[in-house]
Amino acid sequence: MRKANIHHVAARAGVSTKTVSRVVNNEPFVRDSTRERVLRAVKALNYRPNPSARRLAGQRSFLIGLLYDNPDKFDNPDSSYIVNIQQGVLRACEQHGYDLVIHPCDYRDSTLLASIEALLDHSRLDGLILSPPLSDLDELITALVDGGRQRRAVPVARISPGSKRSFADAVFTDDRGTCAEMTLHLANLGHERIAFIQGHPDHKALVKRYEGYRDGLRAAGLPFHADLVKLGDNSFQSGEACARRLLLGDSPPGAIFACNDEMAAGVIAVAHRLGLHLPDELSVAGFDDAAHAKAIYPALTTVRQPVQAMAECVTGMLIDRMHGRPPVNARQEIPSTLIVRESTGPAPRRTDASPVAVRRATTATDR
Amino acid sequence: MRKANIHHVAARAGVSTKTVSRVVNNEPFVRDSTRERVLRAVKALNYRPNPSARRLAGQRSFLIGLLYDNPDKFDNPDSSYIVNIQQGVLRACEQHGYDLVIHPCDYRDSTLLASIEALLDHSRLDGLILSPPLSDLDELITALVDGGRQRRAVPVARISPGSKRSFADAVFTDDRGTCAEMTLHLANLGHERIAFIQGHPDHKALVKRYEGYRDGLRAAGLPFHADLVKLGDNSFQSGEACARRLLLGDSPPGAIFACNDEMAAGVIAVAHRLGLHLPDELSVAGFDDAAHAKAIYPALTTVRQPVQAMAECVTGMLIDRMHGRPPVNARQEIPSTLIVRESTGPAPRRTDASPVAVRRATTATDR
DNA sequence: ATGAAAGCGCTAACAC
DNA sequence: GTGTTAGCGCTTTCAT
Repeated sequence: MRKANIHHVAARAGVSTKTVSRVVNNEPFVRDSTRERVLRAVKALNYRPNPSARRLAGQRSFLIGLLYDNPDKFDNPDSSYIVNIQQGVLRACEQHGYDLVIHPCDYRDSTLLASIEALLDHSRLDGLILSPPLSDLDELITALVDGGRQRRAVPVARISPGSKRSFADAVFTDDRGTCAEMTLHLANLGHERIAFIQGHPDHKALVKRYEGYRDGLRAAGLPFHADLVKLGDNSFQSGEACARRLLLGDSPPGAIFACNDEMAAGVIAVAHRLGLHLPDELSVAGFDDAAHAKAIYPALTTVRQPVQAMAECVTGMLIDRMHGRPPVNARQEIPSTLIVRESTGPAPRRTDASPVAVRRATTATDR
Repeated sequence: MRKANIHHVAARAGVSTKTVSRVVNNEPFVRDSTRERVLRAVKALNYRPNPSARRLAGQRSFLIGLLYDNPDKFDNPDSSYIVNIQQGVLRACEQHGYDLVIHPCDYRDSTLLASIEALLDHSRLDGLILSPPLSDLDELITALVDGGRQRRAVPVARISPGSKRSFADAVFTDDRGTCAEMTLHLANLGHERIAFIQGHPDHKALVKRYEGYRDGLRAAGLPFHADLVKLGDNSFQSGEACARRLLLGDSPPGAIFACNDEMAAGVIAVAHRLGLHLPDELSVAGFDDAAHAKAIYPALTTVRQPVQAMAECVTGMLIDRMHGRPPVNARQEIPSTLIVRESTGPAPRRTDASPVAVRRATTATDR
């Protein structure tokens, strides 16, 4: 007994194959009683339409593409982020009967659009999901949703783009507000000199985080000092470099807020090398709740984004859009939460000499 | 101008569509001159066969499935491993004109085989790649390669299975030998009490690592002490728990070798809490060179497996097998390398009182 | 070594 | 509402 096809179902239900097709694709204009009869036959024969056949015959492929920047680049180390996005997208795909095509690529490659068009061409994707920093490539997105040359337009949905301009549907978290919250958390612990480590400017969401830091300072009534802000590139190494410049400077900060966990880990490593005790002598905060946030010492205070939920949500939006049902809200926001662990604590009581400076004089282990 | 199909190519080359098909699929019995003429037409028209059409018409799907244990489980935290495997498999797929279907699943789920068969049924995969711990599920693999009920057999290839029995092709690294090497590294630093933290027994490769530890002790002429071996479950938390039992015991070790980086990170966190200075008072080693190995302090001495290369290799083997070319060697071994960083160092000179014991008496920060 | 015809399983367009 | 016909782009089988 071979696998059932549409003809077997049609025969068993006593209808034409076209009617089976209508039922399977949820098309209107089928009498309810007929629909039920067909569905019974589908269930009885355990019928599942052949994806290749429907791709070949129809205009739709039931395929969604997930694009992300190559996760094995040195400044792109948080593979748990990608994996969580995959998990969320897969879950939504499964629910809606879609299959997934993953496509790691290089967002800085000049042939990026061409390589995506080749993929579109080859796999005939029905829709595309862009994760950061690809979700910020406005010209790319415009090219895709407009359709170029002999290619038809593709529906696109974005995860965490930095701008809310209306190129395509998007799911967000409030990077800015949450960073203000984190800054306030540090201020409430008594910190007055709170430093910030910025991320790579290509990641527009990270710019939002910097804005949130400034909001937080303002809300806490704390002055902004430009020398307390350093620019990293998201990598651990850049976190280390920024930390050294901050901690070995003239008046080191009592708290450092790095805009991702990787750089925060770099800060912590440097603090250890300088012999600083955390959080007594220095508070450190990150953002992302990356896999290693709990695995470093002291466990990192950070922000957890509901990445899987965001991915599932954006996939649902994309599928709705593909089905001609524009989402009620093209900008879905999902809240993040502050996770306070061990790396942040009360500011040290003021003493004559800064403990950092004292310690620094006696320490030579830093390279 | 629409996309070229096989008829356009046939017309331009002045041959039948069947001949184009022969050329595109590298079938024999085509005169060289004809083949060249067809290839020229293919190139001129930028022809790429429609995957859905060839799946529908032929027996092959040009699709490979990659199975792995759900990466969001608490004791399965190393998503960089999965992502690297994906990258390697994707590269090989691209080279050979295959597409990839990723399938995270639960290796302990009783419906695992059924869910894989559903996938096989739906996507008509030509072959399957199993990553650990799925690569150790011998009954599952036997069921797949034998083919059950109305399903035909599927070629399977395994990444890092614990046993080299001949269920299916496999790619390995020398877990045992490399762990012996690491143990010797510690012994050569002067350590005599070297503890080992075992992993979850479902991961058979981790059992090999334990055997390597014992080999290493033997090679170094060091006695084996059962109380220096603790059983973890691969998670950071279990690493912490084992570390506490080891370090708070009667005669604590001078070095701890955890069989993965996650548990090693747990050991390091506990050491920090106990106020131990690493590596002066305790050496810690891990295995995997996970993403965070460089991001913790002190940077972790560990073992780097060439995960991407292994994934690429195993995919090549699988494709060869699918094409009826059994690999020359069904068990490919790829070497791993010891990465010595900062977490291991010379054993402390013997003193009357163990520094650990001294420090422990004055430390109350451990919870 | 090459080609003609049939058909994979489905949907599109149109008829009824 | 439902069925008929044609065809998506390829591979198969079998002829020559």
